[in-house]
Amino acid sequence: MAVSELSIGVAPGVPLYQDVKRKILDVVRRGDWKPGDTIPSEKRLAERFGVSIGTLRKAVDALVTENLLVRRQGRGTFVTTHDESRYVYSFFHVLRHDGFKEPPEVQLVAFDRVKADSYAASMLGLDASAPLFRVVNLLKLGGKPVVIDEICVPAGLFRGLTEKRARDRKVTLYQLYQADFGVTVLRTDERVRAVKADATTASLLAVPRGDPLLKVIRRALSFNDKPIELRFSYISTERYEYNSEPVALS
Amino acid sequence: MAVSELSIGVAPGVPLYQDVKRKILDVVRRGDWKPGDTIPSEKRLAERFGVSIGTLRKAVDALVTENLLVRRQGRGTFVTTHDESRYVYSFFHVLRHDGFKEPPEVQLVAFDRVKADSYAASMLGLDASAPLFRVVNLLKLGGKPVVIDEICVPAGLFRGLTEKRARDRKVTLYQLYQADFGVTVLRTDERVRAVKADATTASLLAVPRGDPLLKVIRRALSFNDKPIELRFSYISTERYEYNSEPVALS
DNA sequence: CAGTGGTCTAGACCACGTC
DNA sequence: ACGTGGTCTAGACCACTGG
Repeated sequence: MAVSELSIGVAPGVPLYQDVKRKILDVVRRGDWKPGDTIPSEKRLAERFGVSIGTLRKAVDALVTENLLVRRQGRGTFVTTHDESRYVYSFFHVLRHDGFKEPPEVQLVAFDRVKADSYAASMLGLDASAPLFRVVNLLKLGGKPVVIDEICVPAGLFRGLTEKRARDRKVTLYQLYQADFGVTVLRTDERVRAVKADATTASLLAVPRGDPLLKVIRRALSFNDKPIELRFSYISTERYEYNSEPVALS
Repeated sequence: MAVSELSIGVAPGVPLYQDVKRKILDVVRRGDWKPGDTIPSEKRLAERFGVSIGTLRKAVDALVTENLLVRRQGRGTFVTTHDESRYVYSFFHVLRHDGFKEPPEVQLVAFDRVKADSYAASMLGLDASAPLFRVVNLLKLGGKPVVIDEICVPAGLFRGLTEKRARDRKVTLYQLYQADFGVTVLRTDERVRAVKADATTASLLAVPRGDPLLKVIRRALSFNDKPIELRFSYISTERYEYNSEPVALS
């Protein structure tokens, strides 16, 4: 390594554990530890970074709360992967009115390559008219259409994505992002509006044109809050609803 | 005190710091430390509960992440109050399309005493037809009506709440709950649907009848996730939108 | 059984706020 | 100057997992 990982030359005023946290993050980003990997034990890491176990644990604690690492007692600490069942639908917020979350049945409706409009470019942090892949999915719940997803991702990040791969995947899109393109979704932000169903959306969802739908605008973010996806979801809330995560005083 | 707070007789398998956390919680719930109070220093608390400072800190850490306590370096640790400016609108999720949060101008539209229907009773954990206070507010943003709030609270928890007090308050409703009734809102859960504006809502919001509105169903929770409020918000999203909190992989 | 993370101790020293 | 929370150490022992 070019620069020592030992804690010589840390900026003054920065807590050691934050510096250690950043160094662990660097290793993950560099790809030395990949999603699903076990990372070295806390004892080894403490030696490697030249800090006490308590400090090393504090750094790992922070990464665990940010969902970059997962601890399993007796086994080790792992880099988060989307393949674990508990994560697979953690970003899917459409539930039955009784609160039950059904797994959606996904149908690809459209796939194309488009140029970013100014809104998409600013939301994704790209130059205007940057190339995007655009995927439109229809999600059925309980056998009936409930959600239309319009998904835009930078073509540069997902070189080689094709209609066939988007259609034939056996996993969620975010699992595909991670497994095939090394892109990990860590966070999303979402904003919700109520809109009237336009003609095409209404026909896909089998509701009258003009019916009220939720429009959810989602950005999916990776390391350093880098935006990697912009998604518009149109949701019929006749039998389902959008569940906001519990909010605590903050 | 009837039972010693020292850690004799802790259930086996329960970490000490969780026991300490529960004991601190008990003191707050008992009202010995009220919202806004400084609690004793970490050194004193460690002595009082017979644990090391590290363990005491871990208990306080947990209560801080649950927003029951607030630490301020050099000053002390405080019981959370809703009066701090950073908390005042933390449960208000209606923002301008550009992401700016304006403080709402609130007008009381109706105040009455009603019996809980079966839905409200189950959401609030009450018996059917338990007495409720019902408050209807109109919220203006940028001078124009944007939100109708219909708020239901158990009459038993808010004895003495009157139309005048609901109208004349100089603070948010949650500050009123805490200051006048000792009820602290710690968390909310929210579910969102899209609905057509009915006649009365449409006229209050000055939108055409049948226009799409967000309907947000919120429960406000206190200690032990006890429900203390059920609220229906009808939101016109022409110029504003509902902002879901950022969601992380979980 | 060995190795992992989880808990806990008993200090030390630092950074910050208040007086 | 003093008291507060914030960081950090260098261990010990416990609980869980896997071979």
